[in-house]
Amino acid sequence: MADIKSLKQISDTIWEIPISYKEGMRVPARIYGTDKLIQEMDDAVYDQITNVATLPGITKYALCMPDGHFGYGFPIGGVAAMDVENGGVISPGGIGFDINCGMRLVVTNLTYDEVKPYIKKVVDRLYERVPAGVGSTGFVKISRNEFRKVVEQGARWCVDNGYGWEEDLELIEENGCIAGADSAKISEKAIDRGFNQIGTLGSGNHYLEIQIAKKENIFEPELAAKLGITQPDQVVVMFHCGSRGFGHQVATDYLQVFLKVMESKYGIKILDRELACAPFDSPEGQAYFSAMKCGLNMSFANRQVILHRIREVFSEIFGRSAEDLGMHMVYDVAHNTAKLERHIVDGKERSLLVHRKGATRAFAPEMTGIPARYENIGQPVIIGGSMETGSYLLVGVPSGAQSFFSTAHGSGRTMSRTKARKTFRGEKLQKDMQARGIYVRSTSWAGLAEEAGGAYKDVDELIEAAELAGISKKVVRFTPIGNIKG
DNA sequence: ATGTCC
Repeated sequence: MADIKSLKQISDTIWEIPISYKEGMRVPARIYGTDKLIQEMDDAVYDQITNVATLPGITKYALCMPDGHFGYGFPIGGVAAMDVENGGVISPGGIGFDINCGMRLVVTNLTYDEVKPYIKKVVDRLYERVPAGVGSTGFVKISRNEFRKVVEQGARWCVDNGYGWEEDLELIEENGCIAGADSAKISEKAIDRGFNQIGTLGSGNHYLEIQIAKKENIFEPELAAKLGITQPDQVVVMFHCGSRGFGHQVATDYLQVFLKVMESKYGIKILDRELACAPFDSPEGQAYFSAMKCGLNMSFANRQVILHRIREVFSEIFGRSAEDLGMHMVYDVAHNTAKLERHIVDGKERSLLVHRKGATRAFAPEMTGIPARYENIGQPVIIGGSMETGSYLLVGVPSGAQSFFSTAHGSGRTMSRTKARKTFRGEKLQKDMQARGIYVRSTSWAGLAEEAGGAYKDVDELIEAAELAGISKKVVRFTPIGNIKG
């Protein structure tokens, strides 16, 4: 249990750790959450977020979102903006091993009544068509050389090769193709691990879920309609996955590079080896930034091919084309990434490399980088809850400037995977969930137990906390009816 | 998260 008394309370949902807490802190740390959420957080979050506050170039605050929990180096939920014109660093631990782990949301024009009789069929068919589990490989058979094009072109490659619609690209940041991704900056080993993994879900907390928007959970009907949620009990599909073994290898490769040069070449001393970093404006920092972009693109491509499969399955089962079923994308958003952005800090515009690790960008209305059709409503934010509870669609707000326009990314664990495996039984969980109207399939009973709702924070409370703090606004809450767990 | 330790 965290000692809440050591924190300075800024508001009902914002808590600060001053620079006097630990030697070397350059800025205070701020943690978001209600007092209940703060008390649930493990002490490791305090330690990790204050370590982050010592990194060169960190600007204003080291931030932790309300779903924060222990992670590699940075806490999951960590946000750190580095001033790249003043020695700011780039750190793989601030991005995550799963580069561009993220969420995608697609709507249908079907309602719960229409889908309910087929839910088992839909989930079983999706389970066959979207490979899940550790080491799974996909149906897209391409050479290693062609895969280099995928990591440089992202979702654009997919649409050009028949996986998806041109309009999908408008609903991904930078149109699903991050510029500056150079495959010369990645290892052969990374290519080997990734070239046969396009269109696969992965494992752990990765999943694909069929959900409904109950009438009472459409909080902002006008905003919801603009995002494609137009009727009560509308069925949507949400999924969560990343760059698989490819991104993992990129992160592993560059952590080693950074550990070699960090202190000897750049004189950077850190409190935790897991915070290995290099100046953004160094050959090593720039090489990793480019390699990381390959990871971003791999993940956009992965989710693009999965979307294609989802459309195929719905089309087969409901006997109409995906167009007729209205299967438009709402948005695709990364929650493990670092981006160069312009932010106003103390009245002055600065160029910052914003690390978001288990945190979602949440740009306010009118900001550059939002799809044109959402310009007036703000950037959509997709929050995946646990498979037993619910998920959210939010939008960014102007007061999000305080967190470099960042908010939460998911429920956030309260229980370790080990403890969850001991506490819950996968088989029983599946039966209990089915009795409550959620049909779930998984590649592993132990893996299913790890993802039990009881192992996660209360998603409703943390979304409320994010709204009270002024970092995002809730639009719709979705309820699960079917889930494929990786 | 991850060919869950080359």
